[in-house]
Amino acid sequence: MDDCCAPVCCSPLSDTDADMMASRLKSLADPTRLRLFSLVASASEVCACDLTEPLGVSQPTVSHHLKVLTKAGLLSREQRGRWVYFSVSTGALTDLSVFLDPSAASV
Amino acid sequence: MDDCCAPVCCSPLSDTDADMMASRLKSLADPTRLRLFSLVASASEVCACDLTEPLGVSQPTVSHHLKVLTKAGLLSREQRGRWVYFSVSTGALTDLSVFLDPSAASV
DNA sequence: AGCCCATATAGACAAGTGTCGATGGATGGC
DNA sequence: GCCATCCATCGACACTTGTCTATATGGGCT
Repeated sequence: MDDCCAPVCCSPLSDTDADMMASRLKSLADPTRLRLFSLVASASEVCACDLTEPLGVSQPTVSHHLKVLTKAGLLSREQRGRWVYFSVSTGALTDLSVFLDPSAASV
Repeated sequence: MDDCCAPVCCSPLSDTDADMMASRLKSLADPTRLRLFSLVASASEVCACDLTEPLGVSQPTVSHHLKVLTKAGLLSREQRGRWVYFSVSTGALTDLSVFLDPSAASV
C-alpha cells in the first residue's frame, strides 16, 4: 500500500511514479483481463480452471492474464495441490481507486 | 456519468461493459499520457503549447495524446483563437475511481 | 514407477500503439 | 495580402501485446 504516489489530480507525476501507475492501469486496460478480474472479484475465490470457459479464450491465455494481474499486485495466488486459486488483493485496487479519485486532491 | 457500469468487484462484467471500461483505462495506461493528464489536472487549465516542453516529446505526440484523452472523455477541449486549452472533466474520472473502488461493491 | 490432469512456458504471428518528421489548416497580426 | 504561430493530420517505423498451438512442469493418484 505504501508504494503508491499522490493522487493524479494533486500534483504532476514524476517519471518513476508515472511508469509505476501506468503499468498498474495497463494490467486492467484489456477487455479480457478486466472480465477475468471481475470474475475473480465477484467471487471470493476462483480456481483458474473455472475461468477458461466463461472467458472463451484458451487456457494459456488465461494463465498469461492471471500472471499479469498477479505481477501487478491486483490478484493474489495460492496453490492447493494441482489447483491454483486466485483472489483480489484489495489494497492494490484501493490504491488505484484513490489515485484516480478527483476529490482526493483536496485532502 | 450515466454511461458507467457497476463496480468491477460487484458483478461479472458483460463484454460490452468490459470493452468500454478497458478503453477508458487504456487511455490512462501510458506513462507519457498519464504525466500529461497529471499536468492538466494539477493546474485548472492548460494550453496545449505549454505541454510539449515538460513532457519532452514532440508536438504531434502531445496532440495525439490529448486527442486520446479527450475522446475518452477525460479531458475537455476549448479553443480560444489559435490556442487550445484543456481541463479535466471530473465526471469521467470519478466514474473510473468508483468503478475500481472495492468498497463500492458492498453498497 | 507410471499416468492424469491442471497449470506454466516457449515460440510464433497478427494487430495495435507510441513516436517521429513532414505537411496541412486555421487564426490573428503586420 | 502575406506571414508567423499554434494545432491537427499523414505516413512510416519500431516496439509491444494478445492470442494461439505445442510442449514442459509438477502435483496427486493407483
